[in-house]
Amino acid sequence: MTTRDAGTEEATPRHGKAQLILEAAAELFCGEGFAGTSMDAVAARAGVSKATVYAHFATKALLFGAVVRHVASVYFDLPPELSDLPPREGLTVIARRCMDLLLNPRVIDTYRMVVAESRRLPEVGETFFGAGPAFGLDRVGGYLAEQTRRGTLAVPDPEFAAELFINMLKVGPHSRRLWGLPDGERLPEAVIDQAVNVMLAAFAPKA
Amino acid sequence: MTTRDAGTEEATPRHGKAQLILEAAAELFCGEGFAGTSMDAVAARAGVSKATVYAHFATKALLFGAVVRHVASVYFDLPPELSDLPPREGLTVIARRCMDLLLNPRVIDTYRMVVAESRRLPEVGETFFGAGPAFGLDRVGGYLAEQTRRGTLAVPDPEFAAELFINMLKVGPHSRRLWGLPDGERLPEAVIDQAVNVMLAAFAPKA
DNA sequence: GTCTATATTTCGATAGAC
DNA sequence: GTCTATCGAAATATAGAC
Repeated sequence: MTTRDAGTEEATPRHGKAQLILEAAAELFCGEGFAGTSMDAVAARAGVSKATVYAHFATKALLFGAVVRHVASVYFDLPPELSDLPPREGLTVIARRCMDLLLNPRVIDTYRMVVAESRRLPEVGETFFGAGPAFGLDRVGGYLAEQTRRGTLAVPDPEFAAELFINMLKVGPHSRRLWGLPDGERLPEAVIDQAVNVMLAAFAPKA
Repeated sequence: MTTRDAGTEEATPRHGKAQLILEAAAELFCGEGFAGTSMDAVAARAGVSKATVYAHFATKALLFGAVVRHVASVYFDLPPELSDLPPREGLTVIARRCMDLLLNPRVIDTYRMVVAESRRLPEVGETFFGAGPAFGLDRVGGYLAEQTRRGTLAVPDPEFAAELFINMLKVGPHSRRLWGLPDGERLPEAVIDQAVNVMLAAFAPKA
């Protein structure tokens, strides 16, 4: 490995062969990591020649940077407006949506890759986190803050509590898949119930 | 990449050059991952020739397997006996010990590597998890079960609650370092307090 | 822009002297 | 066991025709 620059220029809309290359690279980088992915493999999967890959992305590192921005923008769409749902229902809706993400094999692969490459390219973690998880965390924190305002919850630090809530959802099924272990007997819905119950017990408004 | 066998034979005590090679490989594999680490680099860091590396470890995959078993055995030593500590104190002691681990740069590097390589080598996750985290989780679960027996806590599923507790500790500083983000303003000790408080609120014995 | 063909480097692994 | 030297494959990147 020599120069490692993930490229910081903004994401440009791609088309044609460039789009094919980007998607092929996303699958390979997310699955095999940076060092584990060759430009030959990218070209083969995209169905183009290697020279064409280099015509669109000058170096492997620049292609990698484009992939990170691309995948970060794909998965984390917005949850619907749910300020009017009471705590148990609202948290459960949020948790189900997050659990879907956490158990999505493609998301897990991406998570693996980003965590691994963040060491050498901190901007990878920054880019992905800012474009994905941070956005979701903000929404969850907003819900907790709104419920606190309404008196249906008492959350002193909504931002922190949001992260706490999401981390509780990683117990069990998500962690097992992340570590490559076989699925345990604990079901995702049971994890959701537990996490919601803990949140309600910890942040119930004082009677 | 062709054959990938991490080697499953038991860990043998190493000595002399073999030990040097193993430690050099651990630093490189944990930092750069499997594909990102070359046997030339291992040899150079260990201060031996590449042929000597191969004299002790027949293939790169076998060396990698030995590294995983090695690092897993190093970090997770036992917490002291603490059944007699009341919940708040006991959980705080546990949390401090875990936080030390979670913020250890070497542990973070190892965590990154294991998560990344678990996709292609599930036994990597299994080996490391079984030799490290699983052991610690068992101890935490045992403490929660004991407190439940004594009536100072009411934890219906200690094993699950233990995982939940540890996951809460990953909020903030640990996550930020894992993603390569700069340290935030939240201090580890504040995270510990929050997590302990949530546990006490969620699993307080019914009065 | 896209291709085929290739230059150049680096990788995992080995041969053979000591 | 340890070294120097090297092989063959695969990697990144480029040259040049179309």
